[in-house]
Amino acid sequence: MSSITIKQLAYELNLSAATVSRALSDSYEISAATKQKVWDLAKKLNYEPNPSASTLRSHKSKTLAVIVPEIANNFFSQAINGIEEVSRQHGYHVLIYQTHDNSETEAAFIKSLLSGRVDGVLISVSSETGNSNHFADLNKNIPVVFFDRALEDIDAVKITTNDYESAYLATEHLIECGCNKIGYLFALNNLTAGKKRLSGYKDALLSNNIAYNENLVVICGKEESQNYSQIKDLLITNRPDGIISSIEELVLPCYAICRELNINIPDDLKIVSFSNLKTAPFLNPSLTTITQPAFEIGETAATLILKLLNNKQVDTGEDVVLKSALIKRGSTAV
Amino acid sequence: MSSITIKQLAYELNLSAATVSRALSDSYEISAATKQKVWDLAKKLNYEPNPSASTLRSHKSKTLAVIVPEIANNFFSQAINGIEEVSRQHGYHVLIYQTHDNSETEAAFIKSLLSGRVDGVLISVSSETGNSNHFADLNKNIPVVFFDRALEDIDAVKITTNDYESAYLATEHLIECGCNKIGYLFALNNLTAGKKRLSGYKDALLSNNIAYNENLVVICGKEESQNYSQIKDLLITNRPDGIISSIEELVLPCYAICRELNINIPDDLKIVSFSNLKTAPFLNPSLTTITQPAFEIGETAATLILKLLNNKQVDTGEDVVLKSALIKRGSTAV
DNA sequence: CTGTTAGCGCATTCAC
DNA sequence: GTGAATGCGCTAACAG
Repeated sequence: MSSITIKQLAYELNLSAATVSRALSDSYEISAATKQKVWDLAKKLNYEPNPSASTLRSHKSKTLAVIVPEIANNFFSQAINGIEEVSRQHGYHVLIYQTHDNSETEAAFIKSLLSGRVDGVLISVSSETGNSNHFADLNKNIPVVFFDRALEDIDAVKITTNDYESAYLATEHLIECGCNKIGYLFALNNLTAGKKRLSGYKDALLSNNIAYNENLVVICGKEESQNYSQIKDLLITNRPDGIISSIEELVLPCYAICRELNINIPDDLKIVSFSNLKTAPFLNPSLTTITQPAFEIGETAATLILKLLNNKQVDTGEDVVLKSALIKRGSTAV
Repeated sequence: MSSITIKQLAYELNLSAATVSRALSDSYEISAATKQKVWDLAKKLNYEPNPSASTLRSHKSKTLAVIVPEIANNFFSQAINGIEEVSRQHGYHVLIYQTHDNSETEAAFIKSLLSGRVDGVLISVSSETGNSNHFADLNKNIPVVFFDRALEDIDAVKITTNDYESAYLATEHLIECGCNKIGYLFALNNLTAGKKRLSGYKDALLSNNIAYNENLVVICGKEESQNYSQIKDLLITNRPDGIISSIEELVLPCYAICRELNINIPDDLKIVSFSNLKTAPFLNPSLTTITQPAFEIGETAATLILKLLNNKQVDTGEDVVLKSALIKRGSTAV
């Protein structure tokens, strides 16, 4: 430890601990001269306040918790980047927790955060079905901001993207490219985002006089092998000429299966995916992506929770919706 | 807050706070019956110990800090994944800090961690040149483990990969593919990892009777635009038939420049890159990657620091070296 | 402007 | 086995 305390500073300067404390927090009641003396000595001795003591006394930890399904994910890591950025600018520390889409783990994290460890929580919820009781306790006790993956029935601040429009746009893009048998890889099926994306797909089909065919929709979950065989089934049985992947993780099996089945991308099959892999279109011009503004979502979420922490004057009624972008390059580019 | 304290539990049970505290920590001096009563009530009331109070008293925060240049980076996000995993299993919390390769930011973080906020630090250092005095203070006060990006002159536990051999292997792979004019994109030039990678490249050339040509080595830094123009220069002036990229970030500009200059990959130019973008070879079979075991590095780093925290019996003399893998697919595959 | 006093919640003496 | 007392380092109320 740095081990040097306020008391020691006070002793060295013949002041009381209270005065030193006030000087360090730049209180108006302290003379400029005293402040300067305190600051000088603090700097000289490399004084660092003990955060536990400070938190215990002040009930402010200057720490935020971020709960995400997965850190090693292009969207979430970019979002965390934005969160860390804003937090640091405001002197906040950031704790990271990943649920691996397990709602029990999620509940356990939340329970452990009910102890004053953090001032607020930023969360993108697990897509596993499961009751969401654990959010109720949390939301009552400390400010919470949901980003990207939220639950429908939670009354809290939410930051999302235009999922419906994005999927609609993606589908229309494929139709414009000449596809009329478009498969849909349906993930996040019990989250708002997942449902909205599917709706966008459906509506785009209908608007373009293409019948919605349930057989072209594959419900994907956590089981990679199951996803693989289901997608393979789709490709073999229905031979779609286009595919929309509602999450990035499903693109890789798609490519692998196509190679296996000797399906040529994009000649035989065009793919559009929700994805934050920024290099994708460069590495493979045949892939069109819908890219969420992940960094900005993180920034916005952090900014919002800091506001909640400071003046509690945030309109929680309206959700914040940021816009995703359809990024086309190479052969399917406009 | 949960707001329920040891004192309240004690009051409800007609016990003293001390007894409750001991029961909660499963002390041997407490009778089984009492322990059970305490545990039951604690669970019933959703008691969560106040971490600040506990830390203040015990000098153990059960928290680790992770300092990385960038979170939104395939290697680091996967490493953090491993760190979080192990930490959670042992009841530790994980704080995240990113330096953006700025050593001043790095120094500031380290300084702020000297206050008992964390029990240990896991760090991958900034590649910016700068004095490393700030590490000395840190290392003296709390356990530190360096992973992947370490400084040469620091005496601490380090976890790295076989950078030299990897670059050697990568270079030989290109030679086997028929390249004899291999460019090298030199990043991390003042870190051990960067230097070793370059050495591997050089030695592989020499072993294969290819003269080392300084003009084929581009020193890359933080400035993307500068990297871009330098790499473009290399491609125009020297027309290499192979390129080794010592970090993933430089692959994207490579591809962009090649498109611009109408250079065909991999016919005219074969690229091998250090990269943890696992989907890369699938998205683009022409790219061969050297992939570090990022998750395992994280796991190892966390495991090691937890050992340091518990018994301090870790051999700091020898560094831990994990093996990277050369992943070839598609056209340049074996 | 500055000092005195008190207490945040917990864990650890020392008693009994 | 259990309780009483103490203090970790800091901040806030209350004096002066």
